[in-house]
Amino acid sequence: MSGILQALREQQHHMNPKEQILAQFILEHAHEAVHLSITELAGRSGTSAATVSRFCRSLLFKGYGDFRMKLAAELVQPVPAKPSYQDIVAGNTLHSIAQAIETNHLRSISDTTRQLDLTEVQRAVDALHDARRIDLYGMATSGMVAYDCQQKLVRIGKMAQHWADSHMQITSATSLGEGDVAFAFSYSGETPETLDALLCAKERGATTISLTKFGANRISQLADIRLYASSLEEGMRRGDMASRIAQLHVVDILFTALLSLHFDDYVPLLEQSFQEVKKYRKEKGR
Amino acid sequence: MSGILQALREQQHHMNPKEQILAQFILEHAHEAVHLSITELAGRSGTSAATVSRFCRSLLFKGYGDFRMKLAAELVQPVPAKPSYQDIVAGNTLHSIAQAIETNHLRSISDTTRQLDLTEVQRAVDALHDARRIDLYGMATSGMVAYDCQQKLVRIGKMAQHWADSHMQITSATSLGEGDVAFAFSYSGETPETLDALLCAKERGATTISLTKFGANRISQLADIRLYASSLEEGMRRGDMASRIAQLHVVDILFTALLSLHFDDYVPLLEQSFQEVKKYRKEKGR
DNA sequence: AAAAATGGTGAAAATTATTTTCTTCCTCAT
DNA sequence: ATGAGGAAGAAAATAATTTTCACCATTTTT
Repeated sequence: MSGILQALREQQHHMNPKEQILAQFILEHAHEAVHLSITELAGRSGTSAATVSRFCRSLLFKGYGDFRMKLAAELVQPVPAKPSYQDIVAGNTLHSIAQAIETNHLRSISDTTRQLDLTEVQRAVDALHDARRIDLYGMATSGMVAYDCQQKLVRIGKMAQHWADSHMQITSATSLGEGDVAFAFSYSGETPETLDALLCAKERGATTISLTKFGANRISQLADIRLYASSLEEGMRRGDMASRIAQLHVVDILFTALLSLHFDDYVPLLEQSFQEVKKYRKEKGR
Repeated sequence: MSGILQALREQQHHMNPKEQILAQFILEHAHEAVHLSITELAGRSGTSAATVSRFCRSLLFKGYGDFRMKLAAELVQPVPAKPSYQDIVAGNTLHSIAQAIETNHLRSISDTTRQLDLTEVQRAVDALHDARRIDLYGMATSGMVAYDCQQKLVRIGKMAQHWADSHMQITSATSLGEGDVAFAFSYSGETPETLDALLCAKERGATTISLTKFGANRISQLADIRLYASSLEEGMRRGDMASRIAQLHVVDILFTALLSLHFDDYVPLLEQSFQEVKKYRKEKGR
């Protein structure tokens, strides 16, 4: 708790009645208050503009404008020590929600990077580079990650396919073979549809890669190359938000590593696909 | 270099003469500028108050007050301790790649949270809550974000649709009307397909929301409610990796806010959809 | 080359925000 | 009871901001 708010809290009880109300309102709605004009603030807090103005001056600010500016400056101060994962419940303020989600995401990314096994990353990169064909499996949220990965791979000329449909996943896995790669995305590591497809691919001789939460799970057990996205506190209700960010983070690292290690093979292709999209749009007359 | 100043620097050369002078002055005297009234700033920079006001609005701030506040908030944050965005080139070690990507992602999330306008978030949440039907537009990487958002909305019983196909986007937009919401995702803010769809939706009377990079761009100009994901250094080749994370971050905040503010409406639905998927799998004998 | 349209600009008007003054009302001590 | 003192809002005064409008310069059209 920093300067101004702290001061308000301490001095609150030595203030005039209306000023106490005002102080209370500001303490409870600080982030909202800085966006309000003096008249609006007066209205919202049940006081008058004159009172607010006096209030600010009695706190030795130059006026309402000065007060608001200083308060705003104080409120952007970053959270000091990064707290751990936070759950989200009813009735939180927007600010605390934004803060909590930020914390979760930052933590997810840090944790994921920290526990990433670069040897496994290297093996995954090699497998992807050498792959004839790449199949990507994932359902729901993890399906999105798989799709993201597919987009990236296609842009550098890889034969990569993602099937959102679980039947198609299996169908496609059936036609894999030696020299192909099957990449399974599943945060829980237990998603049956994904597991089935991966199993099928493995039986056909494809190299299997998994990206799951950290810890033992059936999908990573099955995989030749195992990547992990940081695991969240249990009990997190909407854990899939942070896990998705963490998974994408791993995909980004994988893809960037692939690019960097085989720069001359891929970057021209990437550049080219970018230019072609631009050209195509021009031709359509935009 | 963070949001506003960065945007000023990038856009400076596409501005009117007087605005360039003004931008230059602000870039050189940022810390002084936030303490000046609009008239003082106009005097010091050799322009007029009217020009300053227009300048702020053309940058899509709500006015000079809004601009000053946001700028002040930004300046409080000193030079970040964390290293700034990093580009990725050939021949890096895996470790430095992982490190660089982590840095980029962490920065993106922090910056995005910091510059989020919670009033706009609130408005977006209200619009989504009240919406009869929600259309989500986005191409390529931003299409993924749109899809992610759709998944979330559908899980809480909203009629939400995302079209990856640009023709379908327009077709769908045509049938929107009063009380519906159109939500456009585009990092550049200039994607023609997305712009067209949003324009069409707006003409039909739908409420429009945009999620773009920070700074003036055609899509956010068109939108009733404007959300921004932090803007990266220019020249970042694979900037869309970090931007995608930042956009998802905003989607998470939006969605969580929606849940938290209407807890009783939505959480049972969410819980239910989760249970149903589980049950469905059991029935299939897993 | 002239005319018309467009766009940038500042002066002034209109609007809005903030501060000060003035008045009322309340409390408390005499 | 009464008046001193102070709290608080109404209204007035001041200041700041935004919008309108007229002007000029530039570009485009005829």
